[in-house]
Amino acid sequence: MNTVYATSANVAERRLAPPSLAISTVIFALRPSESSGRPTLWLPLVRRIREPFKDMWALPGGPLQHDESLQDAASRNLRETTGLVPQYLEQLYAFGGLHRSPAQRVVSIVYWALVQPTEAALADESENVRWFRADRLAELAFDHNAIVDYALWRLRNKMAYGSIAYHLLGEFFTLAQVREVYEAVLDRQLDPANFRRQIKGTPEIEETGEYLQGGKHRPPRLYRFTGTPGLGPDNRSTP
Amino acid sequence: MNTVYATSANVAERRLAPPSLAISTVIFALRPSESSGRPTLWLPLVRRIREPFKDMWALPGGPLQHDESLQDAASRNLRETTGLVPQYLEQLYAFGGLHRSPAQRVVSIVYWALVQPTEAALADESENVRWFRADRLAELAFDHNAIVDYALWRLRNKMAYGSIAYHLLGEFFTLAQVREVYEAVLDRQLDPANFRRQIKGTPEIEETGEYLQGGKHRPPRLYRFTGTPGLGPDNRSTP
DNA sequence: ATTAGTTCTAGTCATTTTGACTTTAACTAT
DNA sequence: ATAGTTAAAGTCAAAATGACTAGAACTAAT
Repeated sequence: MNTVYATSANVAERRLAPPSLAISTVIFALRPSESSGRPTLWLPLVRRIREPFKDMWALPGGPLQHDESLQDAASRNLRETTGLVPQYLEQLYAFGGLHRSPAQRVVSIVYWALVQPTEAALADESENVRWFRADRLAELAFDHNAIVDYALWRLRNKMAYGSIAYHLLGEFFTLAQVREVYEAVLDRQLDPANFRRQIKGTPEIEETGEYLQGGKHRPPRLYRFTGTPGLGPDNRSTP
Repeated sequence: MNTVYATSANVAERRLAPPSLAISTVIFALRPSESSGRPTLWLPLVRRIREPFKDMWALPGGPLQHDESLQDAASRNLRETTGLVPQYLEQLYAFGGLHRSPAQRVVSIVYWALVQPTEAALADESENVRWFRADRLAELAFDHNAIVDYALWRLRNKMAYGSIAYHLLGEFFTLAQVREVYEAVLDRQLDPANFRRQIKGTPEIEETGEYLQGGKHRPPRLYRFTGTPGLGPDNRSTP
């Protein structure tokens, strides 16, 4: 057969060409809000330097290379745009609508990642890479607003069940910090005493002997998360 | 630029060629077990008629066509192989490991579907399309055993939370039938009285005035499901 | 040094949910 | 009629949850 396609296809050729495949990543990290100081969700975006959607902000992403798995590709473009290594990385969804990109049909396999705030503070930022509050995004390129919305929905869902909040925190944390993560993501207040009781009930949370000093009140005990990142078909533990 | 690729690529060309994209579907339906008569999960497979994995059984699937969305493609190859229209269809996962297919790099976006038993009984079956018990599969082509395992895991998970069991039943059903679905999928016995209490608590289940006659015991009331298929970024209701 | 202010931590109590079980109802087959 | 079967409703204790109280342990202000 030896069918031949061209990347700069005209309309007639486009009907034959297979859709191109891209990997994108929604990267979440916590940063203190400028106003309240409480932690809020932020994510890095890159400015597009070519058409389509030139000069608009978009999710970091790019083509899949021949020698890397889907997850490796997501991990790579996360590292390339922000310099970060993800604490948590999971496939979100494959978006393949017909008119996501004006010229060419593109199927995007999107991952979502959680990074720790200490790392996120060190993240590269430049003219073309900037962090934004997840709940106050302007209009993004392609269907990326919808993708972020869905990633947020998944994050909230997973937070309610799974043990995922810890991947947004450092190695040691207080129970109040965990509660702040839940409050930031779920966007509602939680009773401190009841929350503590629930968290202490999960076996993956381990007391350390340490206390966090320096507050203007009774020093809280520090805890550690001993669980595994979790599920998914590529890296799956015991269900 | 005008880069040129060939589908029958040699090794040198393969490094440049983009991975090919395929859509596959895991289709679940309930059928009475031959031995116990209780409902069990079955799924249709197709026999491969060419290399690689010639003569082995595989999930129905094929390439993505230029004018159809991912979900449409899944729906189409479901219809083409079984003649069925899915009651429930959702994206499962994008599988993109480097060595899923021996010759060529293939990324498969896999959907999973639930069909009603009345439809499933009418499904086309032939020399090259046959239904198998989901829990007793032989070795399949590619990584399709792992894909089915993951689909089963997702099905069990969704069953525990969401209201999904009804898509494996007809329009009208008794509460005992719903329980049998849960028991088949979760593979454990459930207390009839407690199960009834829980199901009746969900507002999406509506009593009809009808009763199922013909049993050799008190006739059970028939119910109807009034909920929506649910979530996912492509068709999402209110979270 | 004492006191006020803050958060951490443990605990109480009523309500809701869950699991195990009992009882009565309504049908069929003998 | 009676036994056998499943449907359907109800009981009861245990467990989980939500609202709340109170003491402990620190800092900062007086």
